[in-house]
Amino acid sequence: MKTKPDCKLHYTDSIHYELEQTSRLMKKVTTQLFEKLEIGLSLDEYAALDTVSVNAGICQRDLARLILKDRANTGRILDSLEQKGFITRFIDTKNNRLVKKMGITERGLKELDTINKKVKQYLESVTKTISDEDIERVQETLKSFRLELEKVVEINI
Amino acid sequence: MKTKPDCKLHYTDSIHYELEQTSRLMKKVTTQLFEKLEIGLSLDEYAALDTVSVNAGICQRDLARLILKDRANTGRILDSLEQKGFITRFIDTKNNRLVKKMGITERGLKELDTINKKVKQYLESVTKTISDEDIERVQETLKSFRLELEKVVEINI
DNA sequence: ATAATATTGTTGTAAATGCAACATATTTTT
DNA sequence: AAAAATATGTTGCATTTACAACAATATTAT
Repeated sequence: MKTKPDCKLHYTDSIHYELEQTSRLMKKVTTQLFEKLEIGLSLDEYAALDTVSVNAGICQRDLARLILKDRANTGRILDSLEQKGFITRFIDTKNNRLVKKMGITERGLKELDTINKKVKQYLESVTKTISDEDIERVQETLKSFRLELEKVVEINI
Repeated sequence: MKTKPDCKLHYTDSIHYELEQTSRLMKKVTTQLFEKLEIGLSLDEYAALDTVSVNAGICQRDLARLILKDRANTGRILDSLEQKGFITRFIDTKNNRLVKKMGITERGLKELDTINKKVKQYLESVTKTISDEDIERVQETLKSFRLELEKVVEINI
């Protein structure tokens, strides 16, 4: 019977910490890129806008669940996007309840497209040394990882 | 000549966003675990303590570079760890300059060991459905990903 | 029917975070 | 030798963030 060598005694050697560090670094890089390219959105606003664009008519709380922010901050991000004219919000009902739904505007779609074009090439250059297969595999593993996390996390959104 | 199908038009489909989301969720899970187990350290303090334990005699700025926090917050985290008696700080020189170096105390080592034992099993249960090979592969890919990021990021620590 | 609970969004607040400015000391440049 | 630049740590502040409390409405329980 083989016993696994228990060499990863340190938290800093765990996949949890590796993920944390990589993500932190990546956020830094992307934020710096946004400033360099003079993109008038924060990274979070961009992610929210992109999420709205593929989830037309979503309500705020559901969006909050998707972008993993609480309702308060989701509302604030949407305030900013609305004020910039990239989304429209309208009152509607969901399960007989009044909710604030939203959609992306023409201008928002155009802006999203512009940012995508600006950013995409740059971000891909970061992963150029990594094979498509590896990228694919990491994304798949992360997805199943995320599913496991969702099972144990308490979400109070 | 094959042309790649360009189907990943959305940022939210990119590995960058997937990483961000997984990391955010994981942080939530770990923080909740720390509270449930009544661990008297924040996640950041834990990571810092672990880093100090394997880098005896490191100075503050070098530690900041390792944990990817700025000098200000690194100092604050260390204040807390010192106040709790888990590290000791002492003035020394590095390249002829006065620096604050640090080391983990007996008590800190004991605490770290306790937390490691408490946390390890729980965190591993999250990845139990993922094969060791996949975990290994993800960690390797993330590492090369991180190297690429380090090439392009501007670090002003 | 009335009370208790649940859903959705907003406001307030305390903590975390990053950045710039500062103090101090050393090295490099002129 | 004087001035400029660099390295290290701390302090202050403005932004971000999460969490709790609230308001309004609808559903469920008693």
